[in-house]
Amino acid sequence: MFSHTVEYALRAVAALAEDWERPHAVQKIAERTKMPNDYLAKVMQALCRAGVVKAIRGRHGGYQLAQAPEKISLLEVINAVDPIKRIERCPLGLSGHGANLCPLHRRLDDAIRETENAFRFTNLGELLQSTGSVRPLCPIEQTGSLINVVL
Amino acid sequence: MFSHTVEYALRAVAALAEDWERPHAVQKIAERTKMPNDYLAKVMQALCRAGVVKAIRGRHGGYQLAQAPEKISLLEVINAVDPIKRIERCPLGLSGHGANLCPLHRRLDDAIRETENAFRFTNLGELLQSTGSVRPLCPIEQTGSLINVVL
DNA sequence: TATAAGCTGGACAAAGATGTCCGGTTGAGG
DNA sequence: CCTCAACCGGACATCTTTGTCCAGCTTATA
Repeated sequence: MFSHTVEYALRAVAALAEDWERPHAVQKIAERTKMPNDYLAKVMQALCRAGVVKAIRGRHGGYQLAQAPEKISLLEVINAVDPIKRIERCPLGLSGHGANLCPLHRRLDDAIRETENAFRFTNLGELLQSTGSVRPLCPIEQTGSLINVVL
Repeated sequence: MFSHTVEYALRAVAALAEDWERPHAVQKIAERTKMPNDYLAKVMQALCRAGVVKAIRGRHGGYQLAQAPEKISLLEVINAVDPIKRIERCPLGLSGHGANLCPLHRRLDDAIRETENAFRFTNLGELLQSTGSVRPLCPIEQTGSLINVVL
């Protein structure tokens, strides 16, 4: 239901959220989130243009959240890379009945609105707090012990 | 958020629902729903294979709903052409924590589940009843008078 | 039995999403 | 001032989705 790009963007900001006051290189984020390095670079550029993250260029640079995790909603992240489009008017190109959608599209738009709200009212901070010890990200087993990996 | 194909499938079955006890030719459906004829043909084949509609071949043939509109949920239609996929396990390929999604994917899956339910509990019959005189479909102005067009 | 209406399904074209490559620019640190 | 790490962004390859075309099969009807 969500594009691959959205998934990537959310994983990336979740990774940044854990330690958001300093920049993280694309390559590091890509390793931790297991996604293609060069594609992530494009996604990060989109997030940057949208103001969700900021880029620090030059040596020791990278990307970092533009604001505290609590101030960034999942919807902002999603809309930065692949905007959720509400159904504003009849897709059949009918003029005349502006906000008056037919029953079918009324229901489709209701579903979209609910999804929008689910993400509008969830921020990155909440992902971090959830379940305390489990962390915002998936625990992954490695060399015998559990470490945190964005997921 | 939904693919074009899903839109088409829903428009088509909405059109069929209005007069569901006889077959309608693909060309007629395409005209009423304003979508590409040949692409609709593929979509109808998918709906047919999934058992949502049945095909009547030969002259005066066409497609017709396999059951009464009240017995067909929007979710069945959607899943016939472009299945909604829940997030069953960690997309990072981690073994170990089966149903235990990380906070991020937990929320994504929650949203998907809610969308699924919204469509699981809406059937084609409800589209027909809605608002009585407005009809299940969009009214469209044509040659001065209002006629019904699927939408 | 001939014809026309209509579904079937394969092949293919066009467009968009995803993924890769690489030379250029920026800025920290020696 | 030089070098290196890291972002920038264009070009391009690949895959999926969407859309088009067409020859063949099925059936009602004359």
